[in-house]
Formats: sequence, C-alpha cells, structure tokens
Amino acid sequence: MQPVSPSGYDPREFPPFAVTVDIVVFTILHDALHVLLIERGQDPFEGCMALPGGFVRPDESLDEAAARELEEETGLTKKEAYLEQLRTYGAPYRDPRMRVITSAYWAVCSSLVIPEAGGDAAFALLAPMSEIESGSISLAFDHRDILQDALERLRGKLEYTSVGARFCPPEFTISSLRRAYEAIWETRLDPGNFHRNVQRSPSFKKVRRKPAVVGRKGGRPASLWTAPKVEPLTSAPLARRHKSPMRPARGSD
Amino acid sequence: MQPVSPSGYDPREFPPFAVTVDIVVFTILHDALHVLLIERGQDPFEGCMALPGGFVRPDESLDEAAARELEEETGLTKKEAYLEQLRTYGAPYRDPRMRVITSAYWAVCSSLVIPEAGGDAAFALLAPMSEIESGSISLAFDHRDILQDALERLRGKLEYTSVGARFCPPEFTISSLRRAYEAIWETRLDPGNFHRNVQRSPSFKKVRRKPAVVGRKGGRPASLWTAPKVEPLTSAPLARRHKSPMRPARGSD
DNA sequence: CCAAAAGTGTTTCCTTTACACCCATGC
DNA sequence: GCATGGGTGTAAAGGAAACACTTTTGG
Repeated sequence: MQPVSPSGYDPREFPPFAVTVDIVVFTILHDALHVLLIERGQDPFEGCMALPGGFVRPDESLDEAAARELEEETGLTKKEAYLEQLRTYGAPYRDPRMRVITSAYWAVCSSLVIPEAGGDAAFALLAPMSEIESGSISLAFDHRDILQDALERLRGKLEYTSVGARFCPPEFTISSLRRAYEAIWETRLDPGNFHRNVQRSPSFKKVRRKPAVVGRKGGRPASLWTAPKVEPLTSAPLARRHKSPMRPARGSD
Repeated sequence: MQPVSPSGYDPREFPPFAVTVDIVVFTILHDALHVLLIERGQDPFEGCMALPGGFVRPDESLDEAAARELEEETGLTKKEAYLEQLRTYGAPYRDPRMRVITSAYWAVCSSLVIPEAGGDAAFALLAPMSEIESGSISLAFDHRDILQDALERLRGKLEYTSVGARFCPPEFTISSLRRAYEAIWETRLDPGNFHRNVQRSPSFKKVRRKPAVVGRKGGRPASLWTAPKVEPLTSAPLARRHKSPMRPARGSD
C-alpha cells in the first residue's frame, strides 16, 4: 500500500485517539475571579473537581464542540459568552483509561446560574481562582495546568484587548469594568485614569445616560457603555498590568 | 454500562480521530522571512505545498511528536530551534480522507539545510513568507490559515519576548538581530535605539569581544551577544511593532 | 585618507502617573 | 448638609523617537 501522507504513514495504521474539549469558564463573583468546576462522580479522579467538557463529535469542529459543551453545561450561547481556544494538551497518560487529547478553551461570561445538584448527579460550583492557585482544591487530570495557563492568557489579553468587557453585562459602567480588572490582576487601578482610557478607546461606546441599578448607596450615577466586540485595543491599554502584585491607589482602601 | 465521563459519554463509543502535528519552521534567508514547505506527491492536494508534519504516536506527547517531526524533517534538535504550540485545527473535513485534527507548532531556527530532492521523493523548499501571503503558492489542507496564524503569533511574540534571537546563531551581533526584526515586521528600526534596548535588557548578555565574520566590508567590528533563553522581556521591548507597514529610518535607503 | 558599520549622547516630544478637584446623586 | 462614587483637569516624571556625533575597523 502506498503511503498517503508526506511523512509516509497511513492514518489507518494509527491507533485511535479520543478528542475532547475542556472549557475554563471565567466569571466575576463578589469582586473575585471564579471558574466553573464539576465534581467527578466516576472512576478516574472520583471526587475530584474537573473542568466541564466532553467529546468532540465526528461532524463538528473543535470550536463547535466547545460552543456546544459550553451551552450544555451552562446554558450560555456564543452571544452571551466569549470563547477562545487556549491550547491542546496531549500527554500520553493524562487520562489513565486511554489516549485522550483535549483542546482546552476559555470562556468569559458576566453571570452564570449554576444548576443545583440533584441526587448523585455531578454537581457544579464556582470556585474562586485564588483557592485553585493555593492548591486547596483537588483537580482531575491535568486540569490544574490548564487553569494556570488560562489564567495567564486571560491576564495578558486583558491588557491588549477589550475582552474584559465580557465580564460585564452588555451595558456596563466603567467602574464595574475597572473592578473586573482589579479582581483579575489583584491590583488597584486609578479610577480617573482608567475612565479616561475607556473613553478614548474606539472599542468602547457610550450609550444613553440612564439611572443605574437599584442597590446604589449614593454618588453620581454612572453612564453606561458597551463594547460591541472583543478586539485588540488600538491606542492605549485601559490599564497596565504590573509585575509587583499590588499597587496602592489614592484615597481610601 | 456506566458513563465514564462527566458529560455522560463513553470514549469507546466515539469514532477514532487521527491526530497529527504540523510545523511552521521559520528562518531568515536573504533578509526575508521564509518557511519550510514540502511538496505533496500523494492523493489529496497532490502537487500542492504543505507544512512538514506527521502523525502523533501512541506513546508520545504532542510536544514530543512536534520535536521528533522537526528533527526528522530538518535535523534540528530542541537545542537548535525554538518550538512552541500554535493552536489546534479540527474542522471536520479539513482532510477529505478521514477525521484528522492537527496541532500546529511553530519553530524558529537560524539556519536550515534543505535536503535535495531525490527522484520522485517529496522535495522541500524554503518559501518566502511574502509569496505565501500574496497567494502565489498553492497550499494543501488549511495550511494557509495555519501559516497566517503563525506569522501573527511570531510578530506578536517578537515584541514581548526574546524569541527573535533564535533567528540568529548562538552568538550574534545586535545588528543581525535587528535585521531579523526588520525582515519579520517589514519595517526599518533605528539602529541606535535598538542597540540601547538590547544592552539594557536582562535577557541578553554580551560575550567576549571578537573579530566578527569574514565577509565584512569595513566598519567597526561588532560585539557578540547571547540570549540564554527565550523569555518575556522585562523592562522595554527591543522595538515596537507599528500598525503602519513601513516607517523610514534615518540614513540611506 | 575615506567609507562603513558599531556604538553613545542628547534633545524633543509624548505618554503615563498621581492626585486635586468638581459633579450629581441618596440619605 | 454630607457621604459616596462619577468624572475632569493638570503638573511632574519618565520613556520613546529622532538624529547628531564619536569610535573602530577595511581598503
């Protein structure tokens, strides 16, 4: 039989791989970055937490599989969440049962309703990213690595793109966007400078002034803004990511 | 049978995927960015050019497969080339024969000896990236997309990391590094400012002064430098990537 | 000597930063 | 009024860009 690939191998000679997608779903809760985890009720890593995910079907692309799994596990559609491939993990024994490679994706959403656990079905929770980094949560497979890589990617993209806006509802205030940045970078940002940079950025548009949400304590009502799409920021970043963990801002803290 | 994954599927129910790696090997030739391509002699896309690559074996990780294929096709080891995963491409019919997903990698090397084509064996060539972008080369599968994504990643990483040094031999002059930047970004950079930025960067170390290569026409001999590892640039980037395609520099040209 | 490339100094300009201050609202 | 957060002004500090100039070689 003739070889059918440039490297001289016939695909049919090769043992099958299972291909999955795993999704890191980020959201902000109580001014802290959280990720969606699901408790495994089955054999490998039973009782550990794992990223939501599942097998890629024969008729769908990786992106489609990720979008489908995201919707199945959270109800979020492509309109409601940002979704991007992170990287693919393929160590030979990352799944002890068989050869599985997984394309990890990361998603950003502004709010997430967690289905309540019913009976012994897998239950889901939003875990603070800080608890994952501190190692106090047991994670299945190589999901700790994936989460670490996803966090790194998120923190980087926050600086150079408008993806941060996806942590906020479609119409949001500049200060709520700033609080998302502060949560993700674990830093404090100057409100005045941040405000100016959002104003100047062509990625953000002001919408009609409107009395904001109910639970306000006082203070001037904020204008609402939108970010029509996630795109690289031309002109200046909204804020700069610093190496040093915390930078004090003026005023009270 | 019990479901064995959080999403309730048994891996054994799923049709097999073939998994390959494809590698974008970048190098500088005649002050222009080139990539290694191989002519396909077989069925799908016969006569088109394709990225080097091959099937992932059952006992190796994706990174190992990429490193092995790189060595098989170019002779380059991990010491001699930088190698990094780009992303994974998995459209259902990207290979018309069967379901194949491919993890694309990109590599950077300072020099590359192309094995001469023998008989009707697949022959390799270094193609200028400009010719690929202009569309004058027929590429197999989705390899044009992969090359475009790889170029974008390379251009970005050039700004924030020391990966550009891998286009130069282990010991190199600052001006040869600058010429690599100029080739990849298709721009001109100020020699004085670039020099100062390399000097200041902790990622670069000056080695003993040495009379440089033979084919020199005159001019003060340059010091040699090394970049021990590819890492994010602290302090300032060596140069800034501009949106506008060409920026004139002082002096002739 | 001159030409050419390496490397340094310096000025100008622009961005970022820090923070003072005013604005608009709830209580 | 007063507290609170929204939003603007601005001066000082820092860094990048442009380019003049010095250094060191080959011919």
